[in-house]
Amino acid sequence: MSSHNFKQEIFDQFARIGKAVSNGRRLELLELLAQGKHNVETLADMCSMSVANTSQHLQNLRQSGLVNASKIGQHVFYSLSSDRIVDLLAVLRELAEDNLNEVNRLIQQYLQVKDDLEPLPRADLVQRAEDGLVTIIDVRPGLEYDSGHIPGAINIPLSELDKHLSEFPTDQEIVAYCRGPYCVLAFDAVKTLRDKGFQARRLEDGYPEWKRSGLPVEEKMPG
Amino acid sequence: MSSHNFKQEIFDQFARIGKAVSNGRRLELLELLAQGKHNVETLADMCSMSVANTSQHLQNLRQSGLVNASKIGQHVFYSLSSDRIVDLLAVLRELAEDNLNEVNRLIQQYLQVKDDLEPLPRADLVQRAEDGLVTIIDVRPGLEYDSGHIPGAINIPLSELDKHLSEFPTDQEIVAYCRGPYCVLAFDAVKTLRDKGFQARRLEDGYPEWKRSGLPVEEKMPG
DNA sequence: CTATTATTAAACGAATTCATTGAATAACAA
DNA sequence: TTGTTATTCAATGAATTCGTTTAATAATAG
Repeated sequence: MSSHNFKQEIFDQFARIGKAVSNGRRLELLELLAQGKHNVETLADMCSMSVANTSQHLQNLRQSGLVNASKIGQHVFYSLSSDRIVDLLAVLRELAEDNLNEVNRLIQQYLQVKDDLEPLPRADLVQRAEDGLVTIIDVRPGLEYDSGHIPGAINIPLSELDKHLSEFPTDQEIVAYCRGPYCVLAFDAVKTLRDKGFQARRLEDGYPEWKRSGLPVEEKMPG
Repeated sequence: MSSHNFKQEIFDQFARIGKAVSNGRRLELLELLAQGKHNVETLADMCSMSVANTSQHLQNLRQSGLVNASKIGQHVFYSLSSDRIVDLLAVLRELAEDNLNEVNRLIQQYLQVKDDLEPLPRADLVQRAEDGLVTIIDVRPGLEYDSGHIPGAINIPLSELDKHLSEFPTDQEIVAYCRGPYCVLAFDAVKTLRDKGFQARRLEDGYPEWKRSGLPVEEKMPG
């Protein structure tokens, strides 16, 4: 094999990882899997895709080695094969934010609130939590909370938020987080809380990024 | 715009960055641009591609915002738009190494030497350089060396290596580096040097990773 | 055993990607 | 002006990707 061929072939291999993340639906799946294991039908529901199509994308991700599959009973549970994938998603996000005007247009348009809703950096949340100054709420679905969350956070899925308003302190800031910086759950939660007169802010990004940055987490035993 | 549409559209935008790095030829171009500015024809030569094809890929990268173009005289010089792209390439590389057997097969096959040629970690090189224990050679083409290199490294393009053998110390280790961990220039240099009886090793990766890690570099003034 | 559920496979057409070819453009030189 | 060089554009066809539809498989329940 010539050096020329080697170079081409090795870059073609790297490109296989690129191909895996070259499709928006697959990126959605990866973000969901970053919250924890999920089976095919659940993933299909959450992405509003047909089961067959979801399965096809998952096969694709599996062949790139980005996800693992394990059969438990009748279900096939998929999971990320490596924490590094959270880094990959983060870099893609940052580069898209920096380089694609379209991204900022979308954010402005859908999340108009962005300006007066400056998100809270991770490090700041750690400090305030230590000082006992905040209530942290995890607004993801219960199953995702169960498979891992920020210590001290209470789980209130967005759909349940209305029922729990009376439990929140009015003299303390409430910090909401969800799946990631562009997941709309926390945005919506903060909006609801603010409309009701609470002091609410959004964490700068979601649980996977928190965990990935080495900060402490509460997880149920693996298995 | 519904939250559902927002989610899909934002992930489609992130996927544009993925698409940009979903092709081996474009990854080659990005690695070359990580060494410094280059014009279209040079890039075409270095990748063994037609000029038109190279230009097309560069347009593609430009539309994803990963590279910038600036016309100087008759030439259009392309450059990386952000240092983060070096991180992106590194993550792709790591994930490919970890997850694709094919990558390791290729390495074994082409770079059989891998085992008895354990590469030198960056931190170790810093230490040994401080202690004056090593000679560092940069085996990239002169232009790439000129636009930035490791302090104290001397530039000996691979093609010139034979002419300079007499200049090397026989009592000191020689460390060679080039464009990146899979660039074959340093591999070949180390092989040549070892065959001639020198103590030679390869740096774990190349100049872009060195610079990106925050270690000191010697660069000519920007422009 | 048959029915049901969860997932994958196979086949299809529309859309996109990719390298090639040849022509267009733009800047400069003779 | 004409010619030359560097780059981009436009058109082509082969290959690949993507979502849909329909069928197959495999595990469990009745």
